[in-house]
Amino acid sequence: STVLEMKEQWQQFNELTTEMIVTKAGRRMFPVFQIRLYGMHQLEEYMLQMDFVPVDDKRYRYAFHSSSWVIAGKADAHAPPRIHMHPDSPALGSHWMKQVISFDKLKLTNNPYDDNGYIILNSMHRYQPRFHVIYNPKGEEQGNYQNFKTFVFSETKFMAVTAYQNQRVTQLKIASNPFAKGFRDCDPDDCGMPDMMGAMPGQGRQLTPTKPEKEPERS
Amino acid sequence: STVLEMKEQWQQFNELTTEMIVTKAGRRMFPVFQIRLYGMHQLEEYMLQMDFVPVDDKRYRYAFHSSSWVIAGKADAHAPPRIHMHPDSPALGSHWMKQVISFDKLKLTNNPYDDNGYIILNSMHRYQPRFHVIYNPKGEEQGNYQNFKTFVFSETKFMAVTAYQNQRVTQLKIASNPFAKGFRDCDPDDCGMPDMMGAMPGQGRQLTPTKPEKEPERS
DNA sequence: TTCTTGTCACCTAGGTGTTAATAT
DNA sequence: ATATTAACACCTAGGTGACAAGAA
Repeated sequence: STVLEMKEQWQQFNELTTEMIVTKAGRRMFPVFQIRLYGMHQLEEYMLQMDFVPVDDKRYRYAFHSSSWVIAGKADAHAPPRIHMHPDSPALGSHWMKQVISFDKLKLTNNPYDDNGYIILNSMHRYQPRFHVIYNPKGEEQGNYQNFKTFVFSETKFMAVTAYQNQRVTQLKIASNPFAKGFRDCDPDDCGMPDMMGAMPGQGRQLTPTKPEKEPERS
Repeated sequence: STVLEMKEQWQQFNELTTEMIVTKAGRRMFPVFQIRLYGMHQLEEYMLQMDFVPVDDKRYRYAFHSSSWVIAGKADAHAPPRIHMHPDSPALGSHWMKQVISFDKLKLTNNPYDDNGYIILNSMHRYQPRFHVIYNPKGEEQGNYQNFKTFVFSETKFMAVTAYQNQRVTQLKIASNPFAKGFRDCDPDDCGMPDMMGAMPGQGRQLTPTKPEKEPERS
């Protein structure tokens, strides 16, 4: 009764070992965790939550020479786990089922003293997002009993990092995240070709592998 | 148990006869209708709504020579009235009371065939916004009975227009709406001088409309 | 004349990876 | 060496009134 949206994209990242940036100020996930729900009771209320659990008890580092993640030791201590409540909660089954549910307000941080309610993760540790549906039957008043369902999508696990390690991950982020469009090399597929610029005689557009030099200028 | 936010700003506009732009695509109000609520039951659910009623049965036009609004005849037919539900609805009293409630998603349109759920108004007609609190007592199932309270703030009434008529209204909008900063004459008072900030004595100028509320924190 | 529409430059607000500097 | 931070250019997304053109 739950389907992960953008599953192919998650798989594409997961094949490379997905990396998610964590910052002091809080960073959104990309891809965003989005799901579709089915089979809820239209008129009953539900709360939707996410949390993140360590995949293992290890700390990692990225070996650039072999382009792979290697174990760097035992995991550091984890901050007390936090829960991200979907901001629409609580809402009726009819609400949750009428469109894709997006956790795009969720932010990841590496600041153990964060007071924004963001999810606190250790950099260089690997995490598995989990999704929880809490069903509050009508008639039962608060706290008597709750029906809890948890869904885990293995392809959404990721390495928390403060800066991208695997360049192929970086390139896939740039290619697929609209907010990173400024870093694209203008491949015909991804780049917003306005039109063919039909009547331009001399120089069409340069789709060239000329190095994307950023201004080395600094005055 | 309800206080209108930015009351002085509303009064300032109302003295000039407030004008609100209506467009086919939908236009937000400025000032935004914002209120603070008190005395709700923390654990009970409420829905918050707004609607707009004609102030009178007249159609107006603006007399530029006298800089005043004059009656231009009987009101045109009104589209079936619509209701704007605050997107947080339904929510607990504790939710509504913990911060200012802003109706900044509400949009006004003059398109009688609008299918976005926006509020449909006639240009050159005058309207009074109304605010409704609907209280659904627990234990009563849906539709049995509802407790309804309506609040009207006279200083929020306005003339719907497709283009501003009174230039003083235009200037007040430009001076106080951050999105119109591009049209400011850059008087030292109004313009966002990055430097001078420290040396400004008490002046109610800086009307910051949508204050980003910080949540009180748990852990 | 009077009113409405669509486009536009100019903003606010905030999400990207890059880079250089700084920790550890 | 390796990991983190803060500033930054470059985006997305969308809210302003001005203006010229169009409609009634």
